[in-house]
Amino acid sequence: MKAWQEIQLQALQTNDSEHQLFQTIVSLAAELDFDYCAYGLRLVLPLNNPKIVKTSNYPTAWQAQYQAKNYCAVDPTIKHALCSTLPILWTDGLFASTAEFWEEAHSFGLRYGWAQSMRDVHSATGMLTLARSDEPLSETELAAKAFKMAWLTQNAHIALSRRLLPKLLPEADTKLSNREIAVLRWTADGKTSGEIASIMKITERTVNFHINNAATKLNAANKTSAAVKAAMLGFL
Amino acid sequence: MKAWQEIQLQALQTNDSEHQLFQTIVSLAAELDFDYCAYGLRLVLPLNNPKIVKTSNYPTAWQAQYQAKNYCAVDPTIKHALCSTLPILWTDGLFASTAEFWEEAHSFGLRYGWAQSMRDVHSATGMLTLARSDEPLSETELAAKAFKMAWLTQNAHIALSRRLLPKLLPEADTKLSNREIAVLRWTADGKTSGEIASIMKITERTVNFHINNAATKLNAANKTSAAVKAAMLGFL
DNA sequence: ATATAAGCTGTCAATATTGACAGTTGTTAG
DNA sequence: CTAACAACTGTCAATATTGACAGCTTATAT
Repeated sequence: MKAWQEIQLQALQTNDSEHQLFQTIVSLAAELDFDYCAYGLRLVLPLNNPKIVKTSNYPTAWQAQYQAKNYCAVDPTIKHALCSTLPILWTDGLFASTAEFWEEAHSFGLRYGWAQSMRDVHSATGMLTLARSDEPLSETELAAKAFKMAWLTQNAHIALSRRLLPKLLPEADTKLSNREIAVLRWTADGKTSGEIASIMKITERTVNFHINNAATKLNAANKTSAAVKAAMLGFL
Repeated sequence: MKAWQEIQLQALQTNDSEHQLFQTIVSLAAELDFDYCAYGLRLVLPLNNPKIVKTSNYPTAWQAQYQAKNYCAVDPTIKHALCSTLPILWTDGLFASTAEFWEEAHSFGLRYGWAQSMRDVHSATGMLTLARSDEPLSETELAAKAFKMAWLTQNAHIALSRRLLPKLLPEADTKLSNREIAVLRWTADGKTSGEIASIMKITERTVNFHINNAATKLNAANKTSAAVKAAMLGFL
């Protein structure tokens, strides 16, 4: 079990690629008796059509099928992950309204599984799924493995999102100046430029100047988008 | 160790008060050999001056001191919690620039400790701190207890924030209509009312109508604030 | 010394927003 | 049947925003 105690350092301090890191996660999953393992990352932005990336050791044919049929939009575990960070067990009830999806998954050997998600300071959501073909998953087993699941979800997300985020969401690397942050904070709280000018004892012109600079840096079309992006990415 | 496997059900399904729940957490902390235990919840809104509530079994005098001197604004563990969900260990280095704070904590018996935070779908941040007076905290001990810490942080936050959030942030209970959500999403992505009208094939007047209704529900002064609130609270 | 960045300010015209007036239609739950 | 609600539309005036012009000061890093 040494690996469990070392992965955190490894995951965060080494220069391992996403692929290498994911292999480490796969082997930790195997130690928990799960052959299959999947990590999904969903960014928040843009709010219409947010980006999702997936990595798994599922059968290639199933990965292709999932992608082709856009099962992301249907998958009840993803729905759950987006509104709760509690672990969710694959049960017939959960998949009741998505029978086709559930049967196809079965046909690829994905039968018993569970998933847990977390959200980070950039509002990105990471979901880790552990699954297998043969052995049913009892409540007892879940309870016994819940600690490691919580930990693995966290660390998998931290390690993988660190590597994926800069590529997928360049705005996350933006540096805002102190003034830009202050002005955007008040903006996000619903103040007009004029009100912010009074509060900060500067000209309205200057307020708009800072907002505009921030919006440019954040690749935002206007101040509403700039405020939302800055808030969601944790800059405020 | 039965308690560990049962707290999740208990925390989520019972009608226990915050106080009772916190006592459960205290006893789980004790099983991990920590006498002291603190849970802090920080809401995001308003972005200027966000609300923070704390619960702990720290000496009453220290709690009062912490509050009186507004140590929230200084505490390096809070700073860390707001930008990372990794556990953080109380070290002299961490408190190097806040010597007075650190020494006072010592004088109340708070010497060895660590903390971990998480963020939920409402963008609220929860931080759990475990501490004690006597026994130093080795890296080995941390590594061995990291799983339970991750789990406890999650469950403490889920259970306590469920009870605290409605009181502290009434907007979190708002129900937005489908149209309001759609319009706010496009707004948050930086579209003007006119553009949204084209996209959704409705009048600009109707777009503004929906935005205005959503802003009223969300207690927002204007559409920027409405978009930020809705996005941060996970409605979009 | 000099470049770079942050911070600050001015004006003007074109657009966008908000607020307050007043309505219609269709669906759903009691 | 009726109340409640979501969705939709109209006009008009007062405010707010954005974009494009141009320029100053101060601090920090090379």
